[in-house]
Amino acid sequence: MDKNLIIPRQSRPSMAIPSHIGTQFELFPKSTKPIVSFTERNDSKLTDIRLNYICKNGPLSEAISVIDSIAHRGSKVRPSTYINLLESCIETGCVEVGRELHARIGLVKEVDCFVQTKVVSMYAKCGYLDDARKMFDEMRERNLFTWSAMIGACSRDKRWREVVDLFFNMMEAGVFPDDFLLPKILQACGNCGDFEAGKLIHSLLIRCGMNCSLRINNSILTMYAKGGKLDMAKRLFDNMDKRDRVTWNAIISGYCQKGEIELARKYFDTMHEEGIEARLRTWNILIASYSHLGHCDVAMDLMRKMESFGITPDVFTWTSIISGFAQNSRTIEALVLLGEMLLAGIEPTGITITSAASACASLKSLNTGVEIHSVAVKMGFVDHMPVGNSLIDMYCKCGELETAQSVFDMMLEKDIYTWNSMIGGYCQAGYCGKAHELFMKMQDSNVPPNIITWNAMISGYIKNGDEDQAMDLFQRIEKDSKIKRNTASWNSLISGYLQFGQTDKALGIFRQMQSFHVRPNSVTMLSLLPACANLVSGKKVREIHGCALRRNLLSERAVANSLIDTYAKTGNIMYPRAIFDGMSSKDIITWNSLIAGYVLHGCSESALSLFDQMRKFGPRPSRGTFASIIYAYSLVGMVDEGMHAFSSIVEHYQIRPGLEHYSAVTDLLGRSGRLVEAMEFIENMPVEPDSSIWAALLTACRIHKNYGLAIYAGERLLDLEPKNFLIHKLLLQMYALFGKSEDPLKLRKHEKENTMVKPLEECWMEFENMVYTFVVSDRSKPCSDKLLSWIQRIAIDVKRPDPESGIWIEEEDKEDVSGVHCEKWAFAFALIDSRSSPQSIRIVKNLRMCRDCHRTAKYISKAYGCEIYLSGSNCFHRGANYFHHFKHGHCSCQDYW
DNA sequence: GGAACTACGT
Repeated sequence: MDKNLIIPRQSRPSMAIPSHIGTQFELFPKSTKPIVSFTERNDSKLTDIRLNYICKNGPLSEAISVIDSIAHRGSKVRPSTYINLLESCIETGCVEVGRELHARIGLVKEVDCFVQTKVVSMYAKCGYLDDARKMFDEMRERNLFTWSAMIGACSRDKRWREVVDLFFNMMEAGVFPDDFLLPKILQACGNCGDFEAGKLIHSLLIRCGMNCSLRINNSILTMYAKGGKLDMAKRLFDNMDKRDRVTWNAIISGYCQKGEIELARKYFDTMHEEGIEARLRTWNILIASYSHLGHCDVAMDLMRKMESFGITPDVFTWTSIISGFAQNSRTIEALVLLGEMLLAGIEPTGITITSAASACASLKSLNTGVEIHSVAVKMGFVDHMPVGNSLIDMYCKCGELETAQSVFDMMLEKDIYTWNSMIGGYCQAGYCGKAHELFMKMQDSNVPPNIITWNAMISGYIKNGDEDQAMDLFQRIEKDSKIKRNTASWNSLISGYLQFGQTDKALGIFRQMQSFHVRPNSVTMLSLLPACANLVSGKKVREIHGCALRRNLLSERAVANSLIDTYAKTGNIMYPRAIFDGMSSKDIITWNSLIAGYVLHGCSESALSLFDQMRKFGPRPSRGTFASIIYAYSLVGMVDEGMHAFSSIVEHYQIRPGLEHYSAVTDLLGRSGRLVEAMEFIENMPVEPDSSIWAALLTACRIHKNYGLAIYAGERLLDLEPKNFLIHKLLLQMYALFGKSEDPLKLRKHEKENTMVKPLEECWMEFENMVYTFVVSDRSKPCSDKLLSWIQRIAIDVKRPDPESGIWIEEEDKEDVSGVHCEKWAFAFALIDSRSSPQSIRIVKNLRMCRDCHRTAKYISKAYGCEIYLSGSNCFHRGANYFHHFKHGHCSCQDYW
């Protein structure tokens, strides 16, 4: 009965009657002589022959007049005639004739239930399920076949609930399903999640003794397994007296879907013991699951293994692996495999193409993307919606909005993905007007927007700097539509504020979302954390850390990595180590972050010993590792070791050194006073030095008092960054110290040309849960007279001969009579004006710290037993010491900055 | 018994 007829899945009238069929059938009778000629006198037997001929050769529409003439003669049309005609209607998708036949069959009781059932199945198989149901409901008598036709039709149309409801009606009517219908009903129970109904059927079958059939047991097992009820599935599996490949596949794929890949593997490995060999399908289940869970390499090994067992991977095998690689950011491997698959002569499916296109999208690899596009066209996937959608996305991500738009325009059918991809593309590129235009069109074409659309629009507005529109949309979503805002909606706002440096507003949104019971996710963490990577944000980081712990987000490596990095930058190196030690899986970023953290804190020994461990147990060191490691050697003056590390980059690790490495080596040589070598090193670099390199040399020359070379480095630096006020100021000092009088004039001209404005010196300090701002000569703070006198008294103590710096006092940043640098106000405030004596002080400054303040900070750290962390956010030499850590009268920078 | 892919937020 079920002959796998080609039935359109949905009721699409245009597809229901293929237009070519009519012509084909019209031409035929003209070219051949009819076998019999029809005359009025022919008896019913001849009529039947005629109708049989029409059934086979058409045109079907002629059958109606034949039937009418039979009725006109007062004879009866035999049921088998109707059956044959309806069967032909199904085969040709000719619902019009079917309808005419239906009108003639009617609902008269005398007419066979068999014929009426055929009408139901005719409608259903032509794609008119509602007509089928109408006929079914009007029927006075229904047998097992009638129920089967109706239930089968609903099942094909995935109307699972309806199938289950029909089943109960059927039972009430006293009709019991057979071996063919039961699997459909059980499948429906599973797919609509009605396990109660499923269990009921199961127990019913046990009571009736029908559960002995392997086919039905497999159906029940599948129902449980697909629904994640693996305990039930396993119990049934163990109780089954006979098992076949279907049984094993069902249990294996059940465990796979649950993510219990190891258990699935166990079954896979033992099935042959029962004499059942894994075939292609079974291998594919396992491979797909490994791929899906990100174990791409295991999946790959399995594919090779199945080949060695003589089983050729099919398009499903390849596609699983390709999309597995694509989804795990191993996009290049995915594309290579696609090539291999095409070479093996396997035709891709729409899903293969979709995965490959998305790989190109994330790689922003337009050329390959275009190739994939042409493969898609060649293979005839132009009407495959996910393929079109992924191509639109690919072109958008590659910045080819026009091509994306043309793919979009050519798509006959558009779904929510199509619209969202195109709208998202315009939003990302900042074309909010275009996005909005499409947004309107989308609603006109009856595709209602979803949360993805809204979120894309919100982030589009924010990227455009249109905070009001974004906020307005954010507020309107839940009011105007029934769509609920999700974490991504909040994340869009957060990243929008962060983009414009409004960290506090972003944090406000972060707190608000939690009070709205919206769960922050790893994206929230990963956007907020970098914004808190400064010395005054320690408390914020702990807040985010706490949230990550509560939400179990620390298990995500990226979050843990970011926390390591951020904590280190807030002046805390204990937490990063603890997080590092607690991580079950570490990647290169994990190792590099902690190593860089140690270097940042001046802990060269820890950095180097971690590097040692990394080489033994960790991932292969990368460029970033070496940039930190050379600084670690630099800090402790191990020049030879540092140079050796540098040369090993090329020799051992085949990494081409980058500017970061050259800069580190300049620092290494310069710090130890090997200024000429440093200069030679710069001159012999195969790449053009950037400002970080000249800055490293300038710093070294200042410390080692080679003012001639300092001026040279400073001038190169100024060439590269003509608007940098700090460089300008340092250079002026160098000229003064070197005794040059003409050059400053040249510099002043430079100054005029670039209209440099000296930034207002200010600093921030987190203290007793507040962030305070201080500016030069800050008299606005309470009790400032008290603070000033403290500062003056401290100054006397500090001015005592400093054995470390010797007699050299640099004439830089001299505080004038009335001016007091902002960090001194901060020290005073923290130590005098606070109720408790602080253990540590954390300050972020917008400019560089001067020598006098540095000396003061060292003194305070000793005299008050208080650690001070200070960073100049405008620090122009970002080498090893990103910040100063004062402790026991010493600074982590070893007076080198 | 019958697989999987695409869109927002870093």
